Amino acid sequence: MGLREVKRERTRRLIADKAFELFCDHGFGRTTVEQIAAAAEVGPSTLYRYFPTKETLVLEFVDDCLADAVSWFRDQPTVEPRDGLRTVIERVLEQLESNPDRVRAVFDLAERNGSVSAHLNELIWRFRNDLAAALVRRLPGDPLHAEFVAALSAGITMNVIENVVRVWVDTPHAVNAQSLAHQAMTLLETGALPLPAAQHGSGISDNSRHDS
Amino acid sequence: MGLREVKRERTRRLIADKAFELFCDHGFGRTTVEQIAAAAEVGPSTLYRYFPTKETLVLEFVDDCLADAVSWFRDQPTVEPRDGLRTVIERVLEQLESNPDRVRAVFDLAERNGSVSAHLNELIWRFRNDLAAALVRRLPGDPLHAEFVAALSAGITMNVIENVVRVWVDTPHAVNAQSLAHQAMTLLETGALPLPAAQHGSGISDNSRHDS
DNA sequence: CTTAAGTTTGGTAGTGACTACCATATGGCG
DNA sequence: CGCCATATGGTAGTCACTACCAAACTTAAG
Repeated sequence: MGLREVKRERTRRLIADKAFELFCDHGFGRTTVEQIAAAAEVGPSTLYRYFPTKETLVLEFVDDCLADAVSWFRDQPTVEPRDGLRTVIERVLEQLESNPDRVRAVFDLAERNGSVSAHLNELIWRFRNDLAAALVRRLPGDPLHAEFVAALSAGITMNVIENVVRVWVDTPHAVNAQSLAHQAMTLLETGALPLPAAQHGSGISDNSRHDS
Repeated sequence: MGLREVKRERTRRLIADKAFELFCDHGFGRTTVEQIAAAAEVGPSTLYRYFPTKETLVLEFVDDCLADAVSWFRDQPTVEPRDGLRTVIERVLEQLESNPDRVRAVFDLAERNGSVSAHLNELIWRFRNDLAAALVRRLPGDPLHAEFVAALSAGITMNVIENVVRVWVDTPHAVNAQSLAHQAMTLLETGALPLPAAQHGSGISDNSRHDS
């Protein structure tokens, strides 16, 4: 029962790799799915069975990296949220760093093409949701409030990842992503970031109660 | 020199309104641009001169709200970053609250359609960049570091807006967005959010162990 | 008023992503 | 070898979007 799945995975990889190659050579907009299918020696129908849209051909790698880290977090219900979120960041960056050229190419393609950029942003948003859903389960107190807190925390976490990666891909080879992430987390911890400040004395009561 | 621009703005509004109406009635995917053009009594070519893609028909209102707030921030170089970012949040929410049905419909359409969701996320990302670019100018020190800090701050700010709005649109009428935003900012200020924590003693900075 | 220049408009033809569908081929198993 | 499930390739069609052109309209000048 394994030969079929092996073959499936093989053709899947083949299509994705050929597509990526063509995108890098001629650009995303100037490459048609017919050309990709021809390069992978499959029919266009087959291609669409593996990848629902042209954009997923570009984003598969990033998608996998994020999926891996978030599913890890989901399977670790005992770890402290702060440590878990840090590890999520580290795991994502570690995997991305294992294939710098690919990551750079992805962000390059996203920068030049609005649709790719849009789908990349939506991908990040989806994992922010997944991360929030996994996080909310280990937050005590009012579920509605916990959901809000989890969404904010997950958003900030993904925000760190995103900005670290963007700086990392724009820098030739000088910095490593992990230390950038460490720097970002330190900025968060020490309050060195100019965050939007709540205006005290505005008459709005603070009904957020958190037990320590 | 004014009659032309008046007419332009009129037809622009007409197209956008008719489109939105059709989207709400029959869904985004089930509405063709030809139908929209026919409803607005213009040719398809004319429609495309005003709106580059179908998605922009949906997102115009949100785009305007964000553009207004960010351009306000850009034109206030003297205000403190913390206060400025808070005001950005307040201004965006204020404008969105002025048209709750429209906002609710936009997020509803985004939830049901991947492409709309993707373009919404990209729109938010673009304004996060704009906000960061406006913010970096008033941050002292190393420009590279300031850029990083600004990107993180802008990201967190947009993150607050996004999550507040998502909670707000999902809640019938009980909460108001401003107090939710206030709550979020208080959470940020008091450190009540479980943020990813930099691991001390990992060899990057120092060796002091930090338990729990 | 009239003419000229610039702008807005509608229409046509085409490209290409994506879908629905069907006939065929291929692998897994008795 | 036959039986079933799945994988594949091809066809026809829809629809977003583009490039282009000719007609209508707006504005300004003679």
